[in-house]
Amino acid sequence: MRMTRLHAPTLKETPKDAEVASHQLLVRGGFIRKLAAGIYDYLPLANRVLHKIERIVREELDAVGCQEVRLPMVQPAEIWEESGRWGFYGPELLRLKDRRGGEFCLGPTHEEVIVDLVRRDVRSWRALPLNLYQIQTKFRDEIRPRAGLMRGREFLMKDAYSFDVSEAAALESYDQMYAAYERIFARCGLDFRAVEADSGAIGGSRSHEFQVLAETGEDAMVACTHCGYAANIEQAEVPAPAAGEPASVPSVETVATPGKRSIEDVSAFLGLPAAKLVKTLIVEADDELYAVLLRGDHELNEIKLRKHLGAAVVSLADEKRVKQQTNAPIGFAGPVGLTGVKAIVADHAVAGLDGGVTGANLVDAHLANVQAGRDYQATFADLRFAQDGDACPRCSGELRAFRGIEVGHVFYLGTKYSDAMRCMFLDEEGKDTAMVMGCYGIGISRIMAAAIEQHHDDNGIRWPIALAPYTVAILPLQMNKDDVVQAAERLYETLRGAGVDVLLDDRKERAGSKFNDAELIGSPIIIAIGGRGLANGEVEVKLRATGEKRDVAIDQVSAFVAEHLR
RNA sequence: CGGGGCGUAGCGCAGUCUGGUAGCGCACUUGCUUCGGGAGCAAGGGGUCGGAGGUUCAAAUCCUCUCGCCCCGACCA
Repeated sequence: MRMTRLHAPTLKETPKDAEVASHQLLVRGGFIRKLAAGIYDYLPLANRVLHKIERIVREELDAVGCQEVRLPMVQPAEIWEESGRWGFYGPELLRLKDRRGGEFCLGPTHEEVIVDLVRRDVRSWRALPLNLYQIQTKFRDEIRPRAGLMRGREFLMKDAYSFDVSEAAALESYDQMYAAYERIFARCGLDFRAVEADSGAIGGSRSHEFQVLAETGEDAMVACTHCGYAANIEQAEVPAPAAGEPASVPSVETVATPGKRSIEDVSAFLGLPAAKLVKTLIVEADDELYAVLLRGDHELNEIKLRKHLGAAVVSLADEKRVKQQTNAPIGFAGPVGLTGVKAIVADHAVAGLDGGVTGANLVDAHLANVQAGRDYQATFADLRFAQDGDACPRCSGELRAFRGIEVGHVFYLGTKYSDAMRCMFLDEEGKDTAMVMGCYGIGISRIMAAAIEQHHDDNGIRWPIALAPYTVAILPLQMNKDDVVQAAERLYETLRGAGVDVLLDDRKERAGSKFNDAELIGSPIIIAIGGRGLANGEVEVKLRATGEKRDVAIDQVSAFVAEHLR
């Protein structure tokens, strides 16, 4: 491609509405433009990157027997009502009406459509397993789109769905997809971790996320330093600490804590570390009130609490309700003598506290030397978020905290959708049986952003070779010198003939502009041709990834490029 | 949805407090010079100041309403 023909409007200045590196560089490099919040145009460079990602995905999925389909983006409400998600999905589902008033939505995901497709035509165990996928634009009306392509409302996604005869067979499909995903992300040049995850709104029981490690990532996770355990922080288990010898704790004592409501305030006021305090949260779970006890330095994981209580929704009770029901003012609530709650549940770590400080259920007072079991009764469970330094739930190692960008997610769904939508087959005994499903997503457009988050410097993008829109950029440095122009043209034709994705910067720009744009756009190999080097029969080859420069004889360049791209 | 901020040329901004000629840098067009890390000189083109209503002799500027966008919190590929 010639730069004079390429529609890649580069910018010198960083657009003010872009904050993260990938967003800034994609806009500056002329890869994307914004149409509306969370909705972007992909320009030719971005489109090339997306095609390269898609190609890797297709090759790996086809290799494990998946088949590509293309499903409608506009979906009728009926199938969503069948699965029960029309009511459940909420405002993130963009709903529309056709001219007759019929209700539709823009597909945020395609479980309903694919189940409807499969149940029509698949009747026999002989047709299974079946794994269908598509690469398509999805729309989710996110509350707050942000960070460019990292969280858009419209985005490109690969979604796959597996159908099997049994749970065992479905788990095999799951493992096969898991392995394919590892190959895909590795080929994309990404540094990633697969972590255990909560299965969230899509439903199901077994689930892994593929997280690209990046400080700007929205997700927090922990991984063991010793074994392979890694999990999203929402999911990460915290083992109960081994019970020690019960210490003898002096009896409860009331201490005055005027105006000290928060853990920080009380901790500073009493000169005690937060780990010696107990925080008491009054939580509303399906209209019942519970007191939830956590160590002062720990955070409540609402997902764990919800599962523990078997509740559909949990939220912090509002101030009025807390006062009314428990007589405990906000900030001074405690478990001792607490009334008006259905039960007291405590995180394991609270049991290990030999005498903690809790609220006294009185204004401006706390209790010291409070002992679970002696001074109040509670049930114990794993209720908090894991933290850096926690013990590994699988081995004797320790957990480290990471941040990441979720680029893929695999779910074991079981028969959630096939039951709800009657997706059945006849097994070998002629018995009508629900298919066992899995579903598997990859954020194609998000990979493009994640790759940049991981591979960039102050000058621009450093594309992994597999994703680069053009792997080689040729820069004739003086357009007024015929020998320079001709050498560049010859090299351009040679590399093109060899099937290399090559960009020739034939603009009448000065050397500085060409170098800067080439580095911004991020071609892995930048070849500078100037009169100075040409006099010795050499050109300068610069590797974008490392910044390494070397002079290469002009008749060796082609071989050098081929070698490097291999 | 709650909190904070911003809408003036393609991009980045000044002007708004204190009403009176719409301005700067980059980009763009033309000419000459320059040519290995974002050149110089000269001449140009480009604006319903987000939108609507109001106050006023006069509104980018004051008032009311509205739309859009960004950032921080609960959702997800």
